[in-house]
Amino acid sequence: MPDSTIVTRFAPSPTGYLHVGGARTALFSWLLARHMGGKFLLRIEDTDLARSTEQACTQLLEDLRWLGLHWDNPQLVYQSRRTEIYNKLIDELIARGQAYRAYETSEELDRQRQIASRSKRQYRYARPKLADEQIRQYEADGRPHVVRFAVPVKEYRFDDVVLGPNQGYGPGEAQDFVIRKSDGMPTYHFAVVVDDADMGVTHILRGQEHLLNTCNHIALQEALGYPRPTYGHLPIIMNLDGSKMSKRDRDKKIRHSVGLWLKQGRKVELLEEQAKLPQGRLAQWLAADTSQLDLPEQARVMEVIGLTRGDLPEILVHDFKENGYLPEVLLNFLSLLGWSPGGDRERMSMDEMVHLFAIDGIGKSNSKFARDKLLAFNTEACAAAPMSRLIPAFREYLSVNPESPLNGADDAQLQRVLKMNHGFHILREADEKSRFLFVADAEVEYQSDAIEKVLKKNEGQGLGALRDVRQALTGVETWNAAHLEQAVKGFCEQRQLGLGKVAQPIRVAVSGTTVSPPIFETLEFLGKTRTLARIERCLEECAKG
RNA sequence: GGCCCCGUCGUCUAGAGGCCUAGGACACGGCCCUUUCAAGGCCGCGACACGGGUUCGAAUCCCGUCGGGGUCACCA
Repeated sequence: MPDSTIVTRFAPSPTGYLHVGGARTALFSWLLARHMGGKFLLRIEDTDLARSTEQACTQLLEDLRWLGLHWDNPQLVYQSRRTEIYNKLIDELIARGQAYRAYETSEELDRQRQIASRSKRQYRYARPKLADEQIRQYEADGRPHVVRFAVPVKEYRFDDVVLGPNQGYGPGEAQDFVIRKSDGMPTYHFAVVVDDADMGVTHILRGQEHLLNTCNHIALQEALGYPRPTYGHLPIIMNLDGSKMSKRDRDKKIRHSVGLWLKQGRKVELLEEQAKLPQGRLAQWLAADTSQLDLPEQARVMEVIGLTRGDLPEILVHDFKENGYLPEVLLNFLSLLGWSPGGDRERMSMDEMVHLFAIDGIGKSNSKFARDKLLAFNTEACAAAPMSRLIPAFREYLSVNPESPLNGADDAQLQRVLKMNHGFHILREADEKSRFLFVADAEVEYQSDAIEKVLKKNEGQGLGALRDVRQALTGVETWNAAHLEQAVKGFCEQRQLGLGKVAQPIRVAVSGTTVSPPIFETLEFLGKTRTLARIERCLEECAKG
């Protein structure tokens, strides 16, 4: 039994928070392992020294934990700590003539590729034929080199469990690719093959962008005497507009907004100063389209140019956490992007997904990420979830939204907020709609258009209603929603007024806006003293001007 | 551009030759409920990319066209 147990893995590179594409890959690998009773392993592919950061790694693990995709290897595998292992193998390959040192610089190669593309030729790396003496000279000069794998010229075909049999390419397509970079680190291709073999990985699910890489990996496996794992290449998740979804979308949006901001005649230096960035940082970022600001930098720049979190596209798992989606719902939605349990089945718990998951259910075509449906799923799930689920979820949401005054609420208060906001889409909605409940009476901000529309319009009709209903409220002995409703409705009847004509003025008076949770529950929550104090203050503010 | 992958409502998909006058979900439209924003209930609109075959019969098989995507790095 242990021999036939399947082992899957997720192998992200720590260059930032996890994005939804990566999350889906992780999910499918996790589901496959759980469904089959196998193992799901996590490995950190941090061979790109320039881009990998420890912070990104921490964030990645946090996201995975939040999603509930727990891995089975207590000891994480970091590729950057395994260079000795790779080097030993690479040296052996060199000794056997299956790999060789190559001395071209990146610039030289770039130039060759350019020449080829200008003359509309297909560029192919030609294995250099260096004389021994030449090599000795290069080495004596201390010329940097990479190690390339001497790919045997032949056909590389494999069966893909998602895309079908006979994938790959024919002879003559393969090129000698780099397996060790000039900085001494292995490339992805090499490390991935070695580690998957070392970790006993039997099933590899990954994005379709890796389809052709598989040929390189197979060639390496054959040279190293490794077994070939089962491959499945997942369709790609696209943006609604058809462009590829990537972490850069966020940066792109900020870049665009910064562009607009600067167009209004403002200086880069000013932005740098206000965003507390080192001199030249922005210019450097703006000059290179593919470079990105890190998260704290983004936050500071956004603040200066007036961009809020809600303006950014949700593409990182972290964005969904910040906006208050339930992780299990995100996962359910993600699972449906490229997979179907068949029939009409859509809403699934984690357990149900594990139970139903099957590779045959994975589709071949790319899908677009439309968050409307996710929103609907989340709404339903939140409406159906017990408080024992909602409160911890709300706490998690609040922990990444420290600016919310709801952070000061206790569980009982949170529960009341959740109940009175029943029907919300995301936790952010319940939060933002309820913040006025947790600020001091004097801090309530009155929106001028709300005051105008509800209180001052029609010769201050609303204002009059508010003044009068205050009396009725003052007389309420038992301050709860039921009694308040009775009192206010009685007042309305007496005055021949629709409830809306009275409820809206009260709403504006206590919340400062035209939108709040249901009014009687709101007033109950606020309590008599605070309700009356707010009405008082509102009346005063209006009297002022 | 070469090579490769894909193509069912706006979106995610069910569909493995007759069960399909193509099912579900989300979105959208209408009505109902209603103290705001929501949520909820009911009804509706809406697709087999196109053209050829194969077959008694095709969304399902084959070919071509078109469309979308991936990949051609010392990034993964």
